Amino acid sequence: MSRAKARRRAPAPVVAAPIFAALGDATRLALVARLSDGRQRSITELTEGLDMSRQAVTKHLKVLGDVGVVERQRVGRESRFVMASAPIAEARDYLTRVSDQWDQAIARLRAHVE
Amino acid sequence: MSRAKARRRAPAPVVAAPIFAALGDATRLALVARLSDGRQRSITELTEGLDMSRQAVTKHLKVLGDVGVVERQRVGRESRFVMASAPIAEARDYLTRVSDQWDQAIARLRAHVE
DNA sequence: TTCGAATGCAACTTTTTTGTTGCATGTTCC
DNA sequence: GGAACATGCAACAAAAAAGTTGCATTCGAA
Repeated sequence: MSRAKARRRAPAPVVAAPIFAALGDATRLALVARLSDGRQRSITELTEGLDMSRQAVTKHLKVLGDVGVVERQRVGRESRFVMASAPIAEARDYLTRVSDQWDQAIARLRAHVE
Repeated sequence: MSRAKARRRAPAPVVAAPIFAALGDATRLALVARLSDGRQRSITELTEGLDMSRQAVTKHLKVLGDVGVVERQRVGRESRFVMASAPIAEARDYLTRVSDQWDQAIARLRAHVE
């Protein structure tokens, strides 16, 4: 298929859905925001200030880990979590494609009316 | 607070979470992708090819509508849905801020090591 | 080795989400 | 007016998500 054709097509692939789902929770988004400073943190550290049990936070981290938004690295007796940028970038690019698709479509529709 | 300070802070606000949650479902993301061509479609039209009942699709559209990703406009006996770009752009911008935050933080950390 | 901190594992409860089905309501068109 | 079509509304059922608690395991330090 030609590139020109692909450019007009709707942002079809739905592989981004799981990433959005992982980000679609206030607690998890807060975790990502905190980890966006690039530093690594233990589960206990990440639990502080979150008003829920350590196990609950652990589950949220697993959800984020399953889609690759965070990575765990065992250091001694603790699990340090760090953010991975690739999945976030992928999700952002997906939204960019949807936005662009919409902008161009609207421009064409408008031109068609005039 | 200064702007310089705010620029360094984590992308705090969690208002984006509900939007990600709405996009975090394959069916809903497919609906958004289809509506990204700017045209309006009835519920019956949107149900075609989705292997689920019209009512299920109606519910998905309500979820998208609740966060403003789609807008409904009644036309005679049918409900036409159109995509709204603002919420999508907001979600994209949020991810962009998280990405940028991460990029800059990593650059600083790297510089600190060298 | 022994105690304490940081987790991991599992069983359960409570809510939310997803989808379905059946029936009522509002529109179009002949 | 009446048949068809497009929805809206509600009650249910099944499945997934979010959190909790209790107990086992591991590693670090005194």
